[in-house]
Amino acid sequence: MVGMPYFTDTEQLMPSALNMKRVSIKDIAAKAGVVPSTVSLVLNGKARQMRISAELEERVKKIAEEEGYMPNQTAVSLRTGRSKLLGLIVEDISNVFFASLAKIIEDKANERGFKILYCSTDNDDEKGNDLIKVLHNRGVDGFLITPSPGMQKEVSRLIAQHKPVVLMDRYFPGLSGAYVLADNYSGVADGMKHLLDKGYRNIGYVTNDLGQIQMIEREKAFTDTMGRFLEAPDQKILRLPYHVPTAEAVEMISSFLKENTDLDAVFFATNYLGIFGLESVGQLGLAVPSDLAIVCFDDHDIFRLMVPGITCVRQPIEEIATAAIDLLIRQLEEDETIGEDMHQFKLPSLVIRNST
Amino acid sequence: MVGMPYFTDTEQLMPSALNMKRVSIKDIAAKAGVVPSTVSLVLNGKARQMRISAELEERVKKIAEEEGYMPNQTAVSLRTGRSKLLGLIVEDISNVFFASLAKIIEDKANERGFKILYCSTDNDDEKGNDLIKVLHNRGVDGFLITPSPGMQKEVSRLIAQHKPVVLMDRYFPGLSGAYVLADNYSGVADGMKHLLDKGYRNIGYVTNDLGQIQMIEREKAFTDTMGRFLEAPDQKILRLPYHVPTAEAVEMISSFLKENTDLDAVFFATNYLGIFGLESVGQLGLAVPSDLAIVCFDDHDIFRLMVPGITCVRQPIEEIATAAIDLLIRQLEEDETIGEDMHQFKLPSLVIRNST
DNA sequence: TTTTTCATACAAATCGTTTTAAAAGTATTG
DNA sequence: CAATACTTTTAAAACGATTTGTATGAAAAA
Repeated sequence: MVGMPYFTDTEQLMPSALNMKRVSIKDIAAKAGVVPSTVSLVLNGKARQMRISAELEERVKKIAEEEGYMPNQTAVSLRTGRSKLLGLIVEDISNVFFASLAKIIEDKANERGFKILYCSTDNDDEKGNDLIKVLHNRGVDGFLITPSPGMQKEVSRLIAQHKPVVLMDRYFPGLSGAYVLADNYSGVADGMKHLLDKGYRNIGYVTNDLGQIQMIEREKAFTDTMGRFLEAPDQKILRLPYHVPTAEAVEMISSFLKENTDLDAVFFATNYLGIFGLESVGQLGLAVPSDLAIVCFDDHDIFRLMVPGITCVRQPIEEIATAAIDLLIRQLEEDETIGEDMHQFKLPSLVIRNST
Repeated sequence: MVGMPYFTDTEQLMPSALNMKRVSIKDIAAKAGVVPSTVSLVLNGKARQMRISAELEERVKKIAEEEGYMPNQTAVSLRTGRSKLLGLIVEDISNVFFASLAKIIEDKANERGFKILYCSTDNDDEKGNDLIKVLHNRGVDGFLITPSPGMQKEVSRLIAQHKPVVLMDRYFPGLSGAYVLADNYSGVADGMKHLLDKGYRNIGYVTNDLGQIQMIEREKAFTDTMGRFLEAPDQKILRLPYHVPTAEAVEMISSFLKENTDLDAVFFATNYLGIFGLESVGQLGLAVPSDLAIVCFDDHDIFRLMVPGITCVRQPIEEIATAAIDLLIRQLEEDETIGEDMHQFKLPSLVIRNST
């Protein structure tokens, strides 16, 4: 400590809680009368291997315990190149779907000693790409991403650099990386079959204009089903702009419904669209399901509690999150048996309520 | 580079994207023909101050730009002791209230160059305390916390160590630290006054059993209002255990309502309790508001979309989040004028719908 | 007794930065 | 012309850990 008189003698004798420095490996080493590297070896379980005496091992462990020593994770990261940090990039953390994903992922990650850095892209490609760079630069060990279309290049760069990545909810068809998502096609197909079974024939479809793969697959299931089961399907599709205020979106849905009075059912492609739709239906004073039947992709508390309850296609959120984090951690641990599980589609379930 | 033949010559000439190392300050220095410290000074805007020639400054900046250099944040953190990381500890990230807080906080933090490490306590004191330690150990620059009661000691330790901390949604009355939350008392008082104005007299109250300060203040507003305006108030209060499955909670509310058939209104102390309540009311087939009026603390999409809409006391989430992050960043920047703003109560607003 | 071998712990390099002190060269002054 | 003062850049230490190679002494083998 020569040349570093941070404390006066008195202060050193009575270190107040206020200026107490965090205890480092040097402090432990000093207290144990050994050198820091010895402490490191002991605390990392390499005492046996390095033939450190059992007596010393015990002493060091005891002191570390007493002093409440925790290795400075920043220093560990710098030295080892592993941060025990995972980057979670979602569309919008305040959306229930993503927030639920985030919760499950957090729990599973914590079990394995990982912490989560989260970010929302708001479906902005540039923001998403920036986030990848920033998180990468912060040394996250791996990524969980619900990418927007313009993120393909950055994502593939990560994969090329062998950074562990798992995509969720969307994927890039051309890309070899891992992904986990609901089987959107079969989900919508199930919902559509249910509507047709119930006798609905003039079915409208409300989606957004983002052109994301999962939305395209849902829409394809809609048009395919209509085409297969109806002779001359008159497909009414509304594609709402993504960045539009709630009130305006509701207005657009109302116009759509008023222009297509022959519709007897509407399929909403996401839960937030469904919620807009409910608001619109309420304003127009339409009775559900007698005037108009409703099915929605994604469940929501609202759909369960509404009277009538809203029939929906529920994504297996827990399954998706669990599979995604497992896949990511297996990549981190360089599990070679991962190949066949790289691409997972989880089956959604149809929840039939009184809106159909 | 003598003694470090990481690449063969051929590889060096053709660095594939696969094994390309991240570009470090050394690389920039080598390319510019200077020493790393010079690069650091230039890139940190200290060129002028250190009298580095304008010519060299330009050259270094250009090369850094071309090479897409970003300082390794882990190394920066270790060296400077500042991580540009904020720890966000909430009760449950999958709850809309906290997820909304998280989104706003994320946005504001990003504007200032901070990233967020989030964690959920699930109202488990031990977990919460662990999280504080772990995040502290990871070098977060400051904390935003919705603490559970058992976290007081750890929180006060942070404050004693002059770690910037802002509590949200709850606080510890004895503690000097900063906090921002809704004015729970006046929120419930407003809601109660509204019920009394509408003529309801037999009002029940449903809360949880956590004993958190915000819940206590809400309950106190209920009992005070009842006491002040009614002569012999017969206060019916149900305190639901926190860790109880949904179905069971709904069942308990139903029992409560069946045991107190004289109730003409119920006040729910949080949105998730309100949602349980709606489910119970639905099961019992009670008409709202003719059989039973409902007011809920915290708004929710459901309350707006339900028929009838549910009257609620809406917390100013955006205001709370904005104030909290501002307060935190002011602490980080050692703003001395912070004293008077340390404790902020934001006024909730009464949203009157058709359930009353 | 001298040389090997083992057991044990230490020393030093390293990760990628920042920051302070020092050095080298040029210009100015007395 | 020597001393002083600037300019400009470099060198080295530090942050807190991990990891590899080395040093030391004692016991075993020659």
